[in-house]
Amino acid sequence: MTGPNIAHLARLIGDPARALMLAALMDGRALTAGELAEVAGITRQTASTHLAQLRDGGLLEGASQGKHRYFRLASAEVADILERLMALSGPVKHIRTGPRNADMRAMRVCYDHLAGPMAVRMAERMQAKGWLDSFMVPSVEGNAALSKFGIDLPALHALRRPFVRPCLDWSERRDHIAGALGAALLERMITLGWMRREPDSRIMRFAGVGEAEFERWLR
Amino acid sequence: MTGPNIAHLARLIGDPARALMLAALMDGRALTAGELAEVAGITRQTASTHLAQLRDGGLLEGASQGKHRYFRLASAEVADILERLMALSGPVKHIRTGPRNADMRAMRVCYDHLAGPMAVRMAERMQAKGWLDSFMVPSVEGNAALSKFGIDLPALHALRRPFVRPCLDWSERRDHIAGALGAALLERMITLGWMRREPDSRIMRFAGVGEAEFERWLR
DNA sequence: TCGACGGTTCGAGCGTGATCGAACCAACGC
DNA sequence: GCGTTGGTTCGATCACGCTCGAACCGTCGA
Repeated sequence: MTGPNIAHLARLIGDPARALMLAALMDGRALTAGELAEVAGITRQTASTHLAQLRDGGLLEGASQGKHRYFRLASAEVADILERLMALSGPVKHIRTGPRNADMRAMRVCYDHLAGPMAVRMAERMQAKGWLDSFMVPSVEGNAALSKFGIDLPALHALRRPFVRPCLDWSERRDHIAGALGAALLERMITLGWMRREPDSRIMRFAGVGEAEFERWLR
Repeated sequence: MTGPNIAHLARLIGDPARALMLAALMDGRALTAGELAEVAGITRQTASTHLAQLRDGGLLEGASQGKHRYFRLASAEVADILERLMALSGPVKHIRTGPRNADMRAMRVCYDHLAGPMAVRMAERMQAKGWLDSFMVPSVEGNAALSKFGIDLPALHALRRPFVRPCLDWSERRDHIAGALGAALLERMITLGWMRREPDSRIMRFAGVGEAEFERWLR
């Protein structure tokens, strides 16, 4: 009668725990179910039911990746509504998230590896040079290049974690490099002084001639 | 922490009864508590608590007028959010409310008298000409003009309803003419063929030279 | 094959809040 | 003054759904 059941949608947002999860996803990143449980301050099992509801309600999209289950906002429209609700409920506290978010999308840490347009570009270039295959696994040529870059490949293989893994970049909808290799690449670039991490943030920034070196390395 | 309590606001919209009331107010009109109870399909006492919550939550504005209590959306931002929620929950059913709403705001029937910009303009002009005082009560001059216009003033005074009453026009935030006189004025203008009522709607439209005559009468 | 870890499903407990009957209050007409 | 009508407040009922413990399932590394 009233057409769409606007109430059902609003009810989903109306629960404090769910609202916290949605707010945590507002920047477009994808988070795991466990991380979302933590930000909401509830147990994993409770979070699981909430996430299922949000997904069935069309507010979230979920995707399994290995052992993890990633969730992100289903569309820009959802983020838009959440933003307007925030604006309406809070008396004009823009919280200066504008510039920070732009930087966040540009280049950021995803747990322990690089994410964002630059990370996607790095993966694509390394594939184009024949260093990595479509699953990010290095070729013989790639192994040589990585060793020369300063990556201790045998040490990475000895770790109990996956050596390398493609990771869907949510802001770019393309894979970037994760796993032990992804972490090692990031660590190496920081060690080389190419980039540094913004304090208390996931934002990564090029430092000095870092960007030029980075581009030259992948030319 | 998350800043504003977006959950609280969404929870208010999330109740079916409240959502029905909000949807009924989407066109910017103001409705009485009783009418809203009816559209929501609940008793008056339940509606009263809901309306109080919506008002405390900043979604509605309420104003007492005589025996009645009118409610309307607190701001355009609220209507905007509701509209987006509808769009998101319902699979693109725009329901062509666009043009109709514009016409609705322009000139409409408010129960039995005229509302909208034209109604406000009429009231202001009649006050400026000295026909009505600030309470819409006619002066001697006004009585003469109204009689000449075809209003049977003695008959109106004989009715058991209030002769005349200012009524806040929600789309204009100014008073227009209500009560027996307001109803008689509308009826007279329809009889004269100046305007007609859109079928199954509150929308009023000028017909033929009606608008010109209307303007000339109030010049 | 095993253990570890992330996530989901099941079950029960439990509090919040929607609801209505009844009483109460205010405004209006007579 | 009284009766009528529109709204609100109070109280009690009752169910929806949020929550977590426990068990279960799938993936991963050894």
